[in-house]
Amino acid sequence: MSRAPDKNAFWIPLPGLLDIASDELFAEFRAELEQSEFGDIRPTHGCVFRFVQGQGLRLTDIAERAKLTKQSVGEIVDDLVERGYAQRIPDPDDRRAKLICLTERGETAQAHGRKLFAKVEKRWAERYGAERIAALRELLEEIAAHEAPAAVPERAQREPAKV
Amino acid sequence: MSRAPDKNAFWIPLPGLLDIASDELFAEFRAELEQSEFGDIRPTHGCVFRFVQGQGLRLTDIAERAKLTKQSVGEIVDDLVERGYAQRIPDPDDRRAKLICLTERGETAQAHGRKLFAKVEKRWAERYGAERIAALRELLEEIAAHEAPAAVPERAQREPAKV
DNA sequence: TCAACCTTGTAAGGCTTCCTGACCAGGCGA
DNA sequence: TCGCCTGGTCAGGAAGCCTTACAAGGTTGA
Repeated sequence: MSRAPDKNAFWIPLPGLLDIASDELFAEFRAELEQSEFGDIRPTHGCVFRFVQGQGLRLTDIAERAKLTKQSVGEIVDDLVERGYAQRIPDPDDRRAKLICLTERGETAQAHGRKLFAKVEKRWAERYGAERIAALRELLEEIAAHEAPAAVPERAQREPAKV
Repeated sequence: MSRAPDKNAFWIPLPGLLDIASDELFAEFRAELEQSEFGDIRPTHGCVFRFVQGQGLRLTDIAERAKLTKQSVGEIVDDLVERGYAQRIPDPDDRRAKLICLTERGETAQAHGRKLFAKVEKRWAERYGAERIAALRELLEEIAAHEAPAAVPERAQREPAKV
């Protein structure tokens, strides 16, 4: 079909645009994180900080939500334990399992990270318009809830998986 | 500050939301691509299909736009040449350089890919609202032009880099 | 109650993608 | 023409993730 000129020769696919925005935003986050006292936390570690909270979570659950294998998450957790951010405690309900939870330092880092993400988002709100960024977030949250419910624990977690 | 309850305990950082959308969209694209006759094209190859066009582009230029090293792009191009999608022709203006350009098969694949991306985007427009997706694209294009101009060749390419 | 089966987590090894460092050949200014 | 810059390649390595295999603990049903 369309043998039109070069009109859309430089059209960028939507996933590409999303990646550019994500990378840039994440780079701003990293730049600040790296010169904080938590500079040894790498991007990979994110899956733990993102999902673990309170009582802790099983390796299997983190893996499922992060869409990674148990082995991969296992390595990441090893690393975080070595660095003093996380710990494995035996699951009282199942002697095979261990609950991955954050140490105090880990919780401090998690809180710091969230604050940093909020800060960067606010900066973009000032740069591109608060309403547009708010609309962006709203749309993306809807998309996430629809397309990757496992990664959006709000409701999945409240229901004990019993019908 | 905010020692509020668990209100935003499951708040997802903006880069994370962008990644979820990107991954999902890209997965839909891949699913269709893989069962086409171009199923052997891998995500990594994208940097070539995305930037190469017409006369061809130097390795160095692709690398700069894709934010990769020359070595990495070199490997990717090797792979595409082996598979018959790309070729290296000597640059008439500089005997050190080679122009990376697409073969006929490569151009067909590129066109097919673009069509697929457009199709997936249209599907999302139907799913989430045409206006919202259009606004999303508009905002992201503005962000890309602002944050990663090298990856948005529209104007960069028209100017012969002479001031 | 116990055999068969499922689940949780670990160990070992491999692949892909990207990087750094070292280098050669060609271009270019003094 | 010498010294330096640039385009591209070669070799080796790190990070992040995967597959296969397995041990230990739970669960189910005859």
